[in-house]
Amino acid sequence: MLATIRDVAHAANVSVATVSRVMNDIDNVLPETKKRVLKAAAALRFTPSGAARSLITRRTDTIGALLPDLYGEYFSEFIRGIDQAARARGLHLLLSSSHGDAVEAAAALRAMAGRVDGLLVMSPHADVDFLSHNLPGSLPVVLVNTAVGLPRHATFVVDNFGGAHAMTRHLFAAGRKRIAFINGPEGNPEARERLRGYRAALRKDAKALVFEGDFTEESGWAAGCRIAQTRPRPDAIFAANDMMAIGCLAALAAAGLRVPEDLSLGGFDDIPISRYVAPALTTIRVPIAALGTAALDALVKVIGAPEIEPGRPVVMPVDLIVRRSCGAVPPAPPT
Amino acid sequence: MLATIRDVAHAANVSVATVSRVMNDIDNVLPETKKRVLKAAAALRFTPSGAARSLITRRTDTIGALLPDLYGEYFSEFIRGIDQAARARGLHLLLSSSHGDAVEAAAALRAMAGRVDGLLVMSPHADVDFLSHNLPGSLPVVLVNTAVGLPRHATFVVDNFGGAHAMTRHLFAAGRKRIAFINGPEGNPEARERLRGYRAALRKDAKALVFEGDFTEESGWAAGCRIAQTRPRPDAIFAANDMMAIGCLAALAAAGLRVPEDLSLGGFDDIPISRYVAPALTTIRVPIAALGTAALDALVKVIGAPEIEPGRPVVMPVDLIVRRSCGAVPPAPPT
DNA sequence: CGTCCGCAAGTAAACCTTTACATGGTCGGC
DNA sequence: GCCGACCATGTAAAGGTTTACTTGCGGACG
Repeated sequence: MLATIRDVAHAANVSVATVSRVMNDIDNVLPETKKRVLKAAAALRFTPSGAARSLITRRTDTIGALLPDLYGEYFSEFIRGIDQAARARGLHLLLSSSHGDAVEAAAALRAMAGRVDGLLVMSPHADVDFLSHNLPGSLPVVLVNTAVGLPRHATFVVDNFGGAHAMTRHLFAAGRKRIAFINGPEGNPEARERLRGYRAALRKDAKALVFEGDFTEESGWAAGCRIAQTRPRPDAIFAANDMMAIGCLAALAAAGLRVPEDLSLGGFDDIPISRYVAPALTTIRVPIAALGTAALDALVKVIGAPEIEPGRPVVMPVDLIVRRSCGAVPPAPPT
Repeated sequence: MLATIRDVAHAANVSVATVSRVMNDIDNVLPETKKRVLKAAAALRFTPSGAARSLITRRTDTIGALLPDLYGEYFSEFIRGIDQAARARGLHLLLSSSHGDAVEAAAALRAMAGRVDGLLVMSPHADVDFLSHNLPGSLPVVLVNTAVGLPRHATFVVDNFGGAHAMTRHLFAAGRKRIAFINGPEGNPEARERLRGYRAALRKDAKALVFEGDFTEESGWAAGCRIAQTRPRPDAIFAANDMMAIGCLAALAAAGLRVPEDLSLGGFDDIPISRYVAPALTTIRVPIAALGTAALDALVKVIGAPEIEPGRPVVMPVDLIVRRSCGAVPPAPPT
């Protein structure tokens, strides 16, 4: 079995308290004693039990991340942001992703609840009922990209509406008239906001042309195929995320349509790869990793001071990144 | 404070043992009692303390994943594989990625050691010394894509050599003569094997043309720029992974070179997006998610029966996926 | 030389849950 | 009508660590 603190104490001829003090580098311990303890610990390959430690300190030094069924680079960028911030603070990251429905997500939530100091929730199911029914009220929670307006928890959202509005306006400004929109999955709050931004930016004489999608390349491909056959054909496409834009781009190419000559194309997210497709994708840059970092930082703050009020949702600003796919600029090296 | 099992017991007028039995759904408990307990638990928002539970059961129901500084879709696919397998077995996933050097990785390893039932290690630093110095000998470990030949732990590797060999042969078979190779990061075991496969497949009269890279799109772009200026110009490029192949593709396009007419291009990994670039990328399909799943399954087996011998490393087979970028096939829908 | 202080180290309680064992009551069989 | 079995529930120990409090010792100071 694993060595315990008692074994180390016995081997080093000291009490468990002294071992604990040495391991945690606190209090005054005679250098000579310290050396002896460390040697014994190393010899026994002693690893303190996280469970026992958490039990007494009432901290797990772990934060949980509840993520939706996320694909591709958005996912990895976001995790990277959280992971780095967590490491910087000496926290562990307990991950739970890929739950299709609210029941699964609820189970994951409850399973995590007793094992973490706080929770980062990014889930389309995370409305106020969902959370309050599945969590002890005292567990610190930070919400990311969820339906806004939950006053009880700190919330971070991306400016999906503003970004979508800006992209749609940009396509109009480039001289396009019939702008199609490839939507995200049903019920996804981000997709909803992006659609809303698109609609709001439509000119009075332009009709909304919404095609179904679910944020995967595959659905982008399918939508691209349908759009290629639509008559009269749209002269621009705004995909609700980059993955779909890239799938769509491939479908357009296969249908013999040229981007940006025949159609303009815009995406959303600015995942790293979008500057490397041909033509490079005009998109809305979302600070994905920064979003993860900011959310984690906020969570740490809540854990440290649960009593302070969450304040208003933080809206992360986005940027329009103009590349070749919208027909506005000449070829250039990736930026 | 959080409610404990005592609070629930008191509220429901039963003993703590009964509450425990109800929460774990074992033993015979009178339906009436059970209902009363559940009601009390819900009213108090009782969440069992993971720490206390782990302490007594000597299981954490958590497995740790130590990952390298991974980018893009490879990363997310792998996590997806692990996460799904873990969820299926009711296990939690403690994630630690992005450590640049061995010292950081060692710290992460030690921090995880006391909090998990087993460890999935995918790290270029994970040689036999590294592990034995930083882990209690009894902690189950499964190695993934690491330097092979550690007899103490079950190991999963991708057939990097075989895949690279097949790709190089394929490019020759397509009539190419001067095949350049864009290498992965220094010291990365996967990159080393892929390079080895490339070298082994070179014809006697062909010279190895190795360009530096580090698995990022950016380095692929840089290598592509250098290759475009090399004289005599290579007529094929084999990038050690898809991300670099995609970056390289963009660089070639910017340099006015056509793929596959002027050069053939091959990648490695078959990340989802590689079929959507133009031209679609010929690559080696690596079952990334399956690799994660298989590794986790193996880890669970080791946890259940630590005494059985690890056996030989499992080599996951790879497939050559021929798409347009090597000049061998006409345009087609993504497959 | 006696007292007090401070330092190093030890003792033991507390954290919360699971589970082996104990208890008491009911019911069936003879 | 009595004994044993069984069922629902209760009691208490155990698990490994941290930490408040205690102990014992040596040195400084009066």
